[in-house]
Amino acid sequence: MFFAQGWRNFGPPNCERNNPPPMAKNKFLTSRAENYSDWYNEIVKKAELAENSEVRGCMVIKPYGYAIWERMQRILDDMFKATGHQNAYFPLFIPKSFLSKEADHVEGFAKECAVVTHYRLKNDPNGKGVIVDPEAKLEEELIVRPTSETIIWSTYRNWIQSYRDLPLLINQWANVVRWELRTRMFLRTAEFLWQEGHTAHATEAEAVAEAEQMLNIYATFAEQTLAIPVLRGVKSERERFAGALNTYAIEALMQDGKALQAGTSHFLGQNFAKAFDVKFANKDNQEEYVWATSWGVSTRLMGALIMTHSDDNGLIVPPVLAPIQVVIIPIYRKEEEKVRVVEKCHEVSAILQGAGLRVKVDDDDTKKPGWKFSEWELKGVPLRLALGPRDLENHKIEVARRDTLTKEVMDLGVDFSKVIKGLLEEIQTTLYQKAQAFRETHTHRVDSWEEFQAAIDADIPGFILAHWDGTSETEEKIQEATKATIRVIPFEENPEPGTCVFSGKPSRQRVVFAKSY
RNA sequence: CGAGGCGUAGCGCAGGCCGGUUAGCGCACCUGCUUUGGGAGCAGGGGGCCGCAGGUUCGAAUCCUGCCGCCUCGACCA
Repeated sequence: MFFAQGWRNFGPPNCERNNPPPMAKNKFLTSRAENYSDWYNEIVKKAELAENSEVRGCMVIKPYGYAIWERMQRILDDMFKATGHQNAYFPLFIPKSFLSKEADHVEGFAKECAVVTHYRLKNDPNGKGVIVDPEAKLEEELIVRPTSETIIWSTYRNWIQSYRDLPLLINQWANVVRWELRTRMFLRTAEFLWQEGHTAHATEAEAVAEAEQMLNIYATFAEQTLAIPVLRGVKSERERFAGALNTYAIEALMQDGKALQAGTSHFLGQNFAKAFDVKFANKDNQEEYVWATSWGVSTRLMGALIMTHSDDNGLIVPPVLAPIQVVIIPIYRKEEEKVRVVEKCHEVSAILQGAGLRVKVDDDDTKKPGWKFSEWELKGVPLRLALGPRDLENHKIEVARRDTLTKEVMDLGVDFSKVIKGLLEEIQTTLYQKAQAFRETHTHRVDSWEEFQAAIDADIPGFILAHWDGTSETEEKIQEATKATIRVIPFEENPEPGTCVFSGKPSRQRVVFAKSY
């Protein structure tokens, strides 16, 4: 793996001190080349996104990490509202019997459910501490929701009588629990935060359109907000959501060449309507089962964010998403300098905020500028401004780009907020293009089993476009042989037929294989 | 759930084989002075049930037994 290091100067010289010293690679992180998963874990911790908690498999999301998640929530929520969805909240607990009403659904989740069996503790008669009171056993055990289809559809039964009640377009922001044996920060934790949309429709076509619409919203969000290029498509039967007729997904490629499912949208058919007896009277007063969708993205997107853009100096947050887009660092020696410099920093900040930017002046007196540079670099703030006594005199400010690690000196006399805004837009575009270029160079069309194996065994395996005979058996054999799975069957307007790389049987179109998270 | 590794200050570790004053080091923290344009320097200072429980011993961080927890790699997984 090759990764550029160190600050360079950018732009033409426009000031007498236009050659700030370049910086050596910071020494705070393991490099990606050295150990990719150490690098990932260290970013999570050192950028103060999250840390391991006292509870096995669960993490504490720290304020900076949560601020990023809140930005994701805000932007997605606006997109949901703009397409007619409303938020609601359903219980954390699901009666055990609900889960088993849809056969595929329960089979998919049974192995990772946390179960509440008692409702009371009491003092341990044999010593100190408390024990579960055996007298307080629940008549029916409660499952901590791994997803909410069952509780929601049992509720929808009461909400839907007529075609006039449809469509029902509900979303909830919630936590869910899936008892994972092996966890990784943000990518797979026992408890995680997400949103789950659950919609009910009068017709199949409408439900399918909803599932597709939401997939497109996720794709737009990933590409425009997170600057993560994604592939859209349908999941194979093996990868399909438990209880769905069809699962759509967006898949992103991480820097280590593994795929990450970044969002899913499911067409549930009438499976849950039948399981929970949700019917409506159509215009002809005939009873019909309701058609359903569900769709979700989770805090896993934080993992996608980290592994798409970040470098060996730390996190890189795209400007549209960044809770802090611009950090301003005052530089001074004496108290008298400090007053003037800090005042000017706040002045600059106010102008930028007036232009609609999210700005922080880091005037913490207990830390030195160099420390702050590294800190905000680790945290991935897109632009850093530094202002010292010399800049004050010259009416200049130093501007450093996190994505390219370049810096230059900008004149404060002009409409600099416009310049800053332009730079942020450029950073957003650059990040997307860089990720897209990476994906392109790590996407391989293969036509033989030998090529397939060679591609999947590469240091950075990437996406592999190959023909597949459409059977789960073949998919399973390919996975056994290579660890690669079908990430997505792309939407193709003109599918190109061929022969399966594994079985040699006829194939309708190429599908995307990859090793995945 | 399998295999390996690790639990000693907030974090990262040394010490352990070969038991013996007051358990050490780096970072972080506190105080003071000097510093401040890429994680500052010096001086002083605080902080430990050495994972838990039992055993051996005059004496255990160190040896023995059991337990618990964490990490890595597999298995599993929407």
